[in-house]
Amino acid sequence: MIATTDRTPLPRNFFDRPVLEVAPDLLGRLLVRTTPDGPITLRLTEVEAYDGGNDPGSHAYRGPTARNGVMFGPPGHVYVYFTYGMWHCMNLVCGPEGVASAVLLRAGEIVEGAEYARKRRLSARDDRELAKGPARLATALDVDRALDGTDACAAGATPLRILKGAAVPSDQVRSGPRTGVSGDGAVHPWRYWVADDPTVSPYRAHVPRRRRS
DNA sequence: CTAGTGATTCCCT
DNA sequence: GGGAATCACTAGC
Repeated sequence: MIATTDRTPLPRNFFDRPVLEVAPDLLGRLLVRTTPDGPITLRLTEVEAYDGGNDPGSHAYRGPTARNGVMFGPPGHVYVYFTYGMWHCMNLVCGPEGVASAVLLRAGEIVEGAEYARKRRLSARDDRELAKGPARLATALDVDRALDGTDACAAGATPLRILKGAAVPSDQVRSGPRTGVSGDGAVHPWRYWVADDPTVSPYRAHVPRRRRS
């Protein structure tokens, strides 16, 4: 029995709430990316909450910079960052303007346009791996810093939009420690995912890397 | 399945 | 200078 999927946009006030409310509520929502090939639609299955200035794991912890400025702006916009010299990851900004909370989109199921996503994800052995991990998700959807600051709640022609889809019932939502976050930021169970979903990324505890000689 | 490691560049200290 | 909200690949069990 599949719940009815609602293709209307999520309103901006959906994001103007505490990030720990928004993050689990994003599971099952639809992200639509318009590409030159055609639309790619992703059903969110795994996210992580970052609680702005209170959260040592957050990029916003030490205040606004050239990179993280969008996090301090209005809710419903996309924050994209570049990391590890190679990858992009995307977030949705939450809370009122001035509060730098965001939800990292970690994984999802591509429900439309998989043929377009495969062209950028040649190493994926099956479609479940197309967006299984935050950098894979961004790669599959052709998201990079050019989309930083995009309004995902805007009307009209936009490169990226979020739709209501079908929220995942709370008894199907799991939570645990965030991936890749070290130190005091690692204690919170602020990673949320859909129970038993094959597109959820494997958990990896943070491992400090040795310095290359 | 798990664990280890190189890739590659931007950003902030 | 050195770490980074990661991935792909390899070896070994």
